[in-house]
Amino acid sequence: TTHHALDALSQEGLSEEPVQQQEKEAAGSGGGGVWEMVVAAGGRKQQRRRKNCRGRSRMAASMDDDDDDDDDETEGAEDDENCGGGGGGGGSERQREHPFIVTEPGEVARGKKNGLDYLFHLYEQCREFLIQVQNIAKERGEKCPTKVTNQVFRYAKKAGANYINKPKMRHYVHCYALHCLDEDTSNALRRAFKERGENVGAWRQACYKPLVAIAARQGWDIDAIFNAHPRLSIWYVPTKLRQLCHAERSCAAAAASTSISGGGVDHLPF
Amino acid sequence: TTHHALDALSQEGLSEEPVQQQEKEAAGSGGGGVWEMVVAAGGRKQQRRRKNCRGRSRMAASMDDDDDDDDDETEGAEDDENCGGGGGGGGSERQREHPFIVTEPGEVARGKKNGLDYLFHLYEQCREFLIQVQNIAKERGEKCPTKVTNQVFRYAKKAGANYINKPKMRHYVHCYALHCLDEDTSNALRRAFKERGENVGAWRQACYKPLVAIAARQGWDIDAIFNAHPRLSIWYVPTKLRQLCHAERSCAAAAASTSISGGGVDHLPF
DNA sequence: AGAAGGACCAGTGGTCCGTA
DNA sequence: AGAAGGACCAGTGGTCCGTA
Repeated sequence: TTHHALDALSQEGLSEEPVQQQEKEAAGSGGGGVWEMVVAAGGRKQQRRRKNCRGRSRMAASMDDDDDDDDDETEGAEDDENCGGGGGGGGSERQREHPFIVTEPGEVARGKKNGLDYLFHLYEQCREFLIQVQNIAKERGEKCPTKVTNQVFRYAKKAGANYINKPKMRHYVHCYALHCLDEDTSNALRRAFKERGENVGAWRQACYKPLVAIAARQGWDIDAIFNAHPRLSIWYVPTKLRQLCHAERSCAAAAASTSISGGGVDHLPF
Repeated sequence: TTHHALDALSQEGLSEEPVQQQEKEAAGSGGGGVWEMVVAAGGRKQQRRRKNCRGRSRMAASMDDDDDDDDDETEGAEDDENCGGGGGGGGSERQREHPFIVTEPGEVARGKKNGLDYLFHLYEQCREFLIQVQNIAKERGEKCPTKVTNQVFRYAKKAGANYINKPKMRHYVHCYALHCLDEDTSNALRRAFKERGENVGAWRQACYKPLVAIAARQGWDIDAIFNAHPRLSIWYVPTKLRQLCHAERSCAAAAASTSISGGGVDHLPF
């Protein structure tokens, strides 16, 4: 299970679609997120990682050097739209990941978009990077992180997963949390928001409410809820989710004590 | 159990000895370190906290304001040797805690010294401050520290425990760890070093070896050992202790694999 | 407009080294 | 000399806001 360092790196692509991900579908990819299966089940459209305009594409990998694990495969792959397209001079075209759109479970985003299965897949990848960082730390007798820290993001970047970054991952943590804690609700929400044609921001906002409801059922301890889930425990509880839980708890407590309200968990003031 | 915020603060002193500590011996002081009992059992010599030359003596307390818990007792107490002794101008005489000396269990240091029971007592106090910080954080729905962090040290200072500071506490953590994990060995070491007339630094150094031996017996996982102990789990594993465990493990593993050495755990290269 | 992410910032863990 | 602790520093968690 040390094959992930280069998960993010690539074989040659062939689809004309700039679908973002891939996961060395060969060579039994341990963790196996929903995403790969979906994609594997769907068309053979994958390949090609980031469009490494800056010549640095894949390289180094492995956090603080050494520990190269396995692979040393495919090189090359400088082709991609966006790359070398513009003027001369260095070719740093400022590549960004395609924006997310609300997709239903199993749906692969079309056009220059990424779907939500892919989003969740990124969380699984981060987990794999964390595990590697932990293994290296243990080997060296160093402090061993229990969460996805800056160190892990740095490691991911070094390993070539340039499409992983801290602001993005933190931004959608609670969406991933809902996916982990109540996949049915998460899926239903995705379908509903897709149908309504809502944008990602709206969907993201909507993920808070069912999470707060889950917290309500479990004594409001959102930290405990995160920590009790093996894939979620490695993520910091987002500030806003914590605040919402706290606010709603106070509200529910007040309602209960005055017995003015009947519902309890149903009137988020947001 | 919210009576600790002012543990460190004082009643009027009366001993001519500048013994440093005290612990509102009345009003059942929860945790109850070895130290208080010892002192309570011994002479009624205590009182007087820090010689607050800077007028700030006791005040504020309670981390980010509010939450004043109990007490509001005794004020005053500016008397103390060292204070106002020197020239005019502000009276900031630069007070430091008296240095530690190696004492046996139950022994109170004489002269301008502090004993080791007092040292360990400081760790118990930090734990109490942490618990208060945690309670406040939970109440407010904020992130809740699991370790003695900067925030806790800041809180302790605000609560009047100026004699607690991070460098000191970090410096002796492993000594406290030995005290927690194997009090008999810890006590024996103290007696031996006192008898030999060793200074605190020598004793401190000597605390590493038995800890490494404990780690050896328990699979070398010093983090797990700390975390398994309720009073120790709130302290970060000191870097040097971690390194020693790692080095000795490697060494033991090498010895075992070549079967050249007989001992195994007994040849720390330090 | 909606969204991705470089880059900043306050406060952290860690401990050195000027101080007494 | 041995020791206490102010204060510094590299790297953290957190997220804003200039960018595309």
